[in-house]
This record gives sequence, structure tokens and C-alpha cells, in this order.
Amino acid sequence: MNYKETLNLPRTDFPMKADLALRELEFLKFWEEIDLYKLIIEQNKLGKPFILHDGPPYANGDIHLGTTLNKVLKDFIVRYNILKGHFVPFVPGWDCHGQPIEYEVEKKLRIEKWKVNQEEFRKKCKEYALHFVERQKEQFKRLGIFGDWKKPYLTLDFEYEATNIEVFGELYQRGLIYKGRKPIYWCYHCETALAEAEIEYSEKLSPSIVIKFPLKDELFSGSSSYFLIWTTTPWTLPANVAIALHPEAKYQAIKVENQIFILGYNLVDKFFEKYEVVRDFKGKELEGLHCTHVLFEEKSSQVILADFVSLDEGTGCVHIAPGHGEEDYQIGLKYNLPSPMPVDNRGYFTEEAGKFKGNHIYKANDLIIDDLEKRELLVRSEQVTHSYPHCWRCKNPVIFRATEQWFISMDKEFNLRRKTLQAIKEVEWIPEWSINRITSMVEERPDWCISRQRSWGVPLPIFYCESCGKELITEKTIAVVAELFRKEGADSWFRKKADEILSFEISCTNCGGNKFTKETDIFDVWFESGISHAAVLEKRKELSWPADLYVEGSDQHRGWFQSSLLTSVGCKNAPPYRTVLTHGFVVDEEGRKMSKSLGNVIDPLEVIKKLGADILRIWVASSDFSSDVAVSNEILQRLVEVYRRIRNTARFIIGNLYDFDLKRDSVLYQEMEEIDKWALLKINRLIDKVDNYYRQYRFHLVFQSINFFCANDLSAFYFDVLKDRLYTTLPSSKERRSAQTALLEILVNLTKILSPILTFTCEEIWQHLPEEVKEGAKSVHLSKWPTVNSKYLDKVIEERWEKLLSIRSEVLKALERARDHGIIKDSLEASIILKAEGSQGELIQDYCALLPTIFIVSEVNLLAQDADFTEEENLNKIIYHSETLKGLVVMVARVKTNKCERCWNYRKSTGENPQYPSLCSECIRVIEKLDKVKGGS
RNA sequence: GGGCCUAUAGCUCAGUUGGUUAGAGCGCACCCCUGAUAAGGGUGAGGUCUGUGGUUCGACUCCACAUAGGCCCA
Repeated sequence: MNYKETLNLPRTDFPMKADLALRELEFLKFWEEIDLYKLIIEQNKLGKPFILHDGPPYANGDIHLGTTLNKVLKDFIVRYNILKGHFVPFVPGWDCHGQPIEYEVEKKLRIEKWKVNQEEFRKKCKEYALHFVERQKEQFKRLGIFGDWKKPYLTLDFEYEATNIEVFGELYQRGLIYKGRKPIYWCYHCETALAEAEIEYSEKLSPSIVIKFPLKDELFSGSSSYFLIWTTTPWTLPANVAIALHPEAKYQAIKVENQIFILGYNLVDKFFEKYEVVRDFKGKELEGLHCTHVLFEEKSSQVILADFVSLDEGTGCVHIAPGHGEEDYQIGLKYNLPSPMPVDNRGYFTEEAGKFKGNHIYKANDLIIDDLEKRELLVRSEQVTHSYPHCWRCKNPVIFRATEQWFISMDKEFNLRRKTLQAIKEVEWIPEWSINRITSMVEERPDWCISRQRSWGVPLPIFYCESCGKELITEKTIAVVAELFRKEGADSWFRKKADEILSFEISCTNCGGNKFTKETDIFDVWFESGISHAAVLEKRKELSWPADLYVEGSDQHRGWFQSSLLTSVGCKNAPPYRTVLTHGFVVDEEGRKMSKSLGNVIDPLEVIKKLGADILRIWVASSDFSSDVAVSNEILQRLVEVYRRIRNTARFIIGNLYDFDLKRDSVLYQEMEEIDKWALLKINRLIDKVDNYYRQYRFHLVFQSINFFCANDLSAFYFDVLKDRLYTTLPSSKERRSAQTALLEILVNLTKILSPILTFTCEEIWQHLPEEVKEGAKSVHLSKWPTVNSKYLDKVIEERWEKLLSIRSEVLKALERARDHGIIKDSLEASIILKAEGSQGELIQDYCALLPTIFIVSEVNLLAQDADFTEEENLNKIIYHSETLKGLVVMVARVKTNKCERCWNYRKSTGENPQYPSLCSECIRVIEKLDKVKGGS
């Protein structure tokens, strides 16, 4: 007779195979249909607001694992807070302006920027940006990211563009904005500024000269002294203002034919064969000396110190022209040096270059060398070929040239630096080292250059007087431009003439003129994204300023964290965020960064197609994001296994609830089996633990704890033990209903606490749960975080079962030995006798009746206190002395009773009833009752 | 070259204020089950805690240096 049909085996249509790539799409559709975002926002509108402000990714290309990591982390936080009942509007954003898009548009459309008008070009840029906004939006949605995708913020929104103007105006009012000079790449042929990406390096032939700067100060009596410097750009010498030495490096003064030369100690032999050493110096001992300018005797050049000076090439003494180099410029700021700029747009020397005026710089090279030779200041002159930046367009060599730029001052009266450093202290930075990083960056950063000579961005709202050139920035002009941008967008700046914009009575504060021109520069895109707190948090009614949280990669200490902070402190004297959370970068399994050349790039879109978004989400959840996060195919494969375990845990429960009706069948806590109480205790401990981990943003611990619970507490123990009761007892028996009551509660809670991570799978589980437990939530994401039921936290049960479990693990070891010796195969074939002392013995005594269930064996007996095992060689039994539990001895033998065909236990009663020769008495009782039920119906 | 960060089993992570034989999940090997079945259970093998010095009665833990890697600068 086949008794299988009399068992209550699990039944479910919840598939074992996830098929995430396909199934996830259904849930996306479902969420879309019910407009989940709106429902959640509506449901939590009275909750405490939690504002996580999204940093805008650049609208260029598809998402990668870096953006995936960032958005998924944010999503965990957002969803956890939603479950906690908070009001969590999440408005995603995109950074839409800037040079990379300009570059791509030029390249892709093969249009030459200077041949189309600016408006046309900007239109193309806009199309390009919007195209990628849409693409990335779909990709983020596919990842299961919760957010207001219907109304994201874009830095090219009119309102957003207008806010740039307002913030600029505010900063200007407060005296933070000034016009200064800064060297940038400049092509004299195209007469334009160039961005980093528009530079190509190629070989160039240049003069290479070593010259001597006469020392003015008397250092060594009797002889004239000189600093030796080396340069490959003689044309920059007219702009020389200083000579830089390395502060810690060793320098030497040497005497050659009554002239004294000062240069790097280890470089002397490169220049001189015969010499006499006069003295050694450290670079810093020479600071503050003055030399006569090599070209203009009336000018001087001072000796300064700079860490960037190298003693590996040249002379160890570096010619400094702040107008012609980034490093020179920076050090010039530090020493407050002038930055003469005697070169015009076309590469010709101006008045400022005195006798070289009117000459093109490359022609002037020769003139300068001649001049130096005439005045006996030239030591060596030759030609070298070296790698040099060229214009990508016209292929001519570019120059570094200081031009007028707009800056935000760090140290003027307002003292932005000091205020920002103060503001940093008011913010919580996670992890802790993050505060050091931002602090030292703000301490050391130079003034912020906010102007760019490009087209794709928001113009600086500045007018210039046509007659005297003075800039015009007033409250009124700012308001007018802001209003214009709000209505027509920044494009209007390029469309309209200055007097069309300034359609009211206004005159120059300097000369009274009333004709104006417009500024052609645009804002640095970091300024644009840096004002998002003003353009988004302050302007959108569902949001508020400051944000509770910013979450970005560690590179943003220099980027968005800082640009946001500076604009916020500049306008409001306060930081735009309460907490800043930083994450690391995505690297491969060896810790190397992802790059095409290393061939270790993993595309999230491919992973989604193959494995599903939930696997990527698990990847994020399993990693400690505070440092770099590794990914590889092996890592993803491991995660698939982990996923399966969790999925099957849920499936097992669902399958065992097929006949459970919560209202009809649930068992009161106090009437439950003790092991079921233990299971409820465990899930509640887990809820509490995981709650704390979520709050601390320690998602990998959330995930580990849940994983451990599923694998260890449930699958390996609770479920395994439960099967007998679930399958073999009468369907409506209290024991079985007790188990089902616990199982349902476990699954409901598990699903909720896991839903911020496994968004899709938890929704799938939710759809398989009975309505009564959902409290009306048609999506798991509309449910509430479970409250820990303190009634379940029974310490006595907890301690007792911890001990029982440790005994169990010893018994399992003994069973394994018995298996090795061929005494048993299935653990139900085992009969166990335990010997234990003291409290352990008492515990075993108390639970003796339950132990066969817990151990999944057929018989367990306790050896009398004074008795002992006879340790004779016996092939039919195993005696195992526990190493970890003192005094515990486990004897395993094969049962002598017969196997019940239905429940598979070996029992004395099996076969006693001739009517059911293969069943035990317990199964007979169940069968007869089942028959009665069947017969009656 | 500078600032900040990271380094524990094949993979992902724990490891409380320095204190016994360094833990877990996954993977792997072997075994069991075939009533969670393209599932489930058990046992086990894996670690000079990146290296070298130092502090200490005692260091995975504290200090210094080095190596490898990451981010940001130069």
C-alpha cells in the first residue's frame, strides 16, 4: 500500500527556479501599474521625513557597476526608511551639462563647433544628454531602484538653471566672487581655451637652454653668484617672477673661474667637470634671496620653495612664470607673486614683454636666446625632442596662458574656508576617516575657478560696460537673468543681445556708460551640481533643506560633497547635509580597478540579463562598501548559490502553508510547541539585530545575519526537525498548526526585513502570502517593518535550546562515525544512548522524549548515572566521547525495531496492528482519523 | 612624489576594551537522503591573520617601516 498520499507534503506553485531575468520584468510592470511610488509617498506622508539627496550621475553612456553600487546602496537606505514608516521622497537627478558631452557631440555628429551656431550646437548637446537620461533611467528602474522617475531633476531644467544665477548672485553679494587670472590650455591658432580632453600629446622639437640668474644679494663676497635654471620654453622667460627650489633638497654652491653657481647637489657633475665646492645648502636656507631678471635688468626674480621641484632633471632650480603653468600659478598664489601675461590671444608678445613686443612667441625664442647670449647669461643651448601638448583640432602646439577667470574666494573677508571647516564639524561623516579627508582637502584647496570657456552649460550672468570694460553685476541684473532662465532657459542668453536682456534703465557704476556686452564664459559643472541643494532640496515642495543624507563614492570628497558644501556655506553659513556616507570603488577580485585594458570589466546590464537584478543587489549587500568592493564572475556565481538558499527557504515555508488558514488554524503562543516558540524567538532576535545593522548602514551584516538564519537556524535545524511533524501528523493537528503558525510569522517577517535588498524576490514571496498577514499591503514595499514581540524573547527557552543544539551537534558527529562504520545510513536507523552529568544530564532527562525529534533519530535513552558503557569491541555500536561538551558520551547503535512505512521512524509499535502490518501506532491513529474525515464528507 | 584608505581560509565577511586550540556562510572532498528533489542533511579538509621589526608576561588586535592595491592630488 502506498501511504505517501496520506502525508501532508508541501504544495506550491512558487517555482524553485528563479528565472529572475524574466520574472523581475513582471514585478516592474506590476509596480508601474499600481504606481507604487505614489502609493508609498501617499501612505507615509505623515511619517517623519527622511531626505536622501541623490547626487547626479553624468548623463553620458550607460550605467556601470560604480553607478549600480551607488544607487543600490541608496535604495537599501530609502527602502528601509520607508518600511520604518518615514516619509522618503527620493528624487533622482542627472548632471546634463559639461565638456564631455560637448566633446561627444562634436565627435559623434562630426560637426565642427565653430561652423554651427551656438544655439544649434547646444540643441544637439541637449538631445544627447536627454537621450542618456532616458537610457540610464530605464537601467536604474531595471535595477529596482525606488524613486520619482517621472519627475527627476535635471541640471538643464529651466528652474535649475535659474538657481545657478541666484546662487551666484548671493555669493557675489556676500563678496565671495572675484575676477582673477589663471593659466589654462590655450591654442593661439584657434584662439580658444582648450579642455584637458582636447589635448593630444605628440613629439615636438624645442630649444633646451640652461641660463644663469645673477644673484642680487651678497652671499659670497668677491665673486658674482648665479642660480642655474633649465627651460625648454624660453618664450616664457619674460613672465618669470621667481626661481623655485625644493625645501629639503641639498644644493651646492660651486666656484668655476671666479663665478659661483648654485644648483642641485647631485646635478653638479652633469654641468661641470672642474670646480671648487664653496658651500652646501638646504633649499630652505635660500628662500627669500633675489636675482636680477635675466631679460629685464630693472626687474627681479625671487627665490621661493616648492615641493614639486624635482632634482632628477634640469638643475634643481626651476624658473617660475605663474602665467604659464599650473604649478607655477599655484605656488605664485602661495607667495602672492604677480602673474604677468605678456602673450595675447594669437600668441604674440604684448607691451608687457618690452623689447620683445610684437613678436610671435616661437619666433621670440631665438630672439631671447640671442639676447641671453649677448649678455653672457646663456650657459648651454641645444635642441630637444619631447612629448608636448598639441591642439586636437589644428595640431599646433598649445601654450599655457593665464586668462581672466571668475573665482570663489576661500579666504577673503567672508572667510569661506574657515566657515566651511567649522561646518564640516557639524556633519556626521561615515566612515570616521571621511572627516579627515574632507577637512584636509578644504584646508588646502585653492580658490575655486568657476568659469569655463565652453558652450554647453549655464552662462555666468555678467555684463561688461562697452566703454570702460567694468563688469556689471547687481541685484537687479541677477534677478532679471534668473527670471529669464526660469522662463526660457539658459539658451536665451545666447539668443538675446545684452540690451534685450537689460530692458530697463541701467548704467555702468564706473563710467556711467549704458552699452553692455555679455560674458561668454559658462559655469564649471561642479558649480552646477554643487547647487543642487538649492535647486532641488529647497525648491521641490516634497523635499526640504538640509538633506539628512548624501551617499557617494569617496572621490566626491573633492567633487560633489565639497562643491555642495562650499556653495551652501557660502549662501547659508551651514552645510547642506546632516550626514555624509562614503563608499569605495568597484574593483576586480585582485583589487585592481576595472579597465578595458585589463579586461576585467563586468557590465551590470549583462549581469541583469543573465542572472537578474536581485543578484546584483545581493552583491552590493554582501560587500563591505566602506572600502573597495570586489566583483568577478566567481563572486557573482557564489552569490547565486546564496540566493538559491534563501529562495528555497521561502519556498519550503510557502509549500507547507498550503492548507493553513490564519484565522481558523493559528495557535496561541502559549499553546505552541516549545521548538516553535524557539523559532519565533530566533526570528525576533534577528529582526532586532538586522534593524540595528540597517540603521548603521552595515548592510553586509544585515545580509550575513539573514543568510546565517536561513541556512543554519532554519534549513539545517528547524525545517529538518519540523518535516516529520508537518508531513505525518493529522493536517489539522495542533502540533502541525503550531508549526505552521510559526512558519508563517517567520516568513512574513523575513520577507519584510529582506525586501530592501531582494526587492523583486520579496515581492514574489509576498504575492504568495495569505492576505490576512499583509495588513492590506498589496506590495511588500507597502508593508511595515515588523515590531519585535517581547513576549517571544523568552530567555529560559533561549538558553535551554542553545544547550540542546550544542548537544545535537555532538550527536551528529557520533552519527557520522556510525555511518562511516556502516552501522547506520539514514539517521532514523539510529538508536542513541547518552551519558551526561550534572545540569547537562538533567536537561537531557527533561527533554528525553523530544530528543529523537531534535536529533532526527528513532530512539534516545539516557544512561543511568552510575552505569557505564562497556567499551568492548563491537561492530554494532559506536561510542563517542565529546571533546567540546565535558562528560558527554554518545552511543550509537542500530535500532532493533521496524521501520514504519509511512513516517519512516523505527518504532516498537510498527506491525503490532495486523490490519496495518507496516505502520506504527501513531500513523495508524492518523490514518483512521483521515478515513473518518473522508468517509464523513 | 603627497594626503586618505584597504589587506583574516578558494570567495564574501565576523573577530567585543590586546588574554585559551582565530569563527560563519558559500565553494571544495567524502557520506546520507530521495516525502524542500535541477532540492535537503551530515562530517571534514582549508588560515606563518600581506611581510619585517618593535612595545608587552602575552599581538589578528597597539606602534614603525615595507609590499600590493584603491581614491584624490601633484
